[in-house]
Amino acid sequence: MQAISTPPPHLSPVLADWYRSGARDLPWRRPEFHVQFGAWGTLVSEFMLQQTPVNRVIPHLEAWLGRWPTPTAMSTATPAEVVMQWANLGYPRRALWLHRAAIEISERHGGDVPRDVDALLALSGIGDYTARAVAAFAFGDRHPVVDTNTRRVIARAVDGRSQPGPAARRDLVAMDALLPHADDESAVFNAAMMELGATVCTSRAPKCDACPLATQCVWLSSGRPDTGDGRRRQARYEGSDRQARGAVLKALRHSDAGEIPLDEVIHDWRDGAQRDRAIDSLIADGLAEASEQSLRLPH
DNA sequence: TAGACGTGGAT
DNA sequence: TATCCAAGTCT
Repeated sequence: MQAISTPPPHLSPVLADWYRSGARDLPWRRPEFHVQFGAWGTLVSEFMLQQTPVNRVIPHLEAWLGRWPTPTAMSTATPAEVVMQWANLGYPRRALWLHRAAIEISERHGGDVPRDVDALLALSGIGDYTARAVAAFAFGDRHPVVDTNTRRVIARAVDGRSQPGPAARRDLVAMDALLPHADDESAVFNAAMMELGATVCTSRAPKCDACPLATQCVWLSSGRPDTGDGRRRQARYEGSDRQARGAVLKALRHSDAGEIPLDEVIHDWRDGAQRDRAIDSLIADGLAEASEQSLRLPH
């Protein structure tokens, strides 16, 4: 009689040792950080880290938490203030979502970041990754935290593929099967998988020589084949609507009065229709608003 | 589920 | 110079 599923590889012990011996010293991994900001600090850091490199996040995180050290403090800010503070971090809708989440936390949870994953998932801008990252890293609970790094490590070490496929719910199940049973060990395992993917098992030019999983990695032992499951190509940015939106928002952030006459908003943009489209979509997204004959950040 | 959504550093 | 890529979420 064959087992229903193959037993999971025991990656945890070697990975935990590797993580404890050489993980990067990042602000949100320091005990003082949790003492000072609690789960709110973790939540803000995870928002900023969505699709944005660690090195760009760090200075912004410190400035943000210095200004708004609690959800309730941030809930009193205006959208214009949070979009301004978000500066050039990218994906400015995250600033709006984070602001909204702060308000929701104040209203629904008495100003305390909830511990329950479903309650976290119900907050604006929080999805499968961020909800479980907060529950695991801020509260120490056992949940599969799946990001692009985790998925890549599993794709290679376990499945023998060069790149992960498109993100899917099944990734949560796969990660859960690898997770140690104890809460504290599972939190370290989650962090270690992410750290490995970010620093060793990178998308391009992985450093297999330095990998703690080298002897167990299915992909490496099979000769690092290109299994062809390439990612979707990212849409061209140059000349895109996204670029136009970015230019409009940058102009608003840099305008002294926080306001620009409508006919002067990136007036030298090559494609007038695209400029108008950008302005309209920013207004629709709540990232800008028209008042009189001018455009400004949302009040 | 595929596409939209910023920005800047690395290759 | 062009493309890739980064601790995702929403529609």
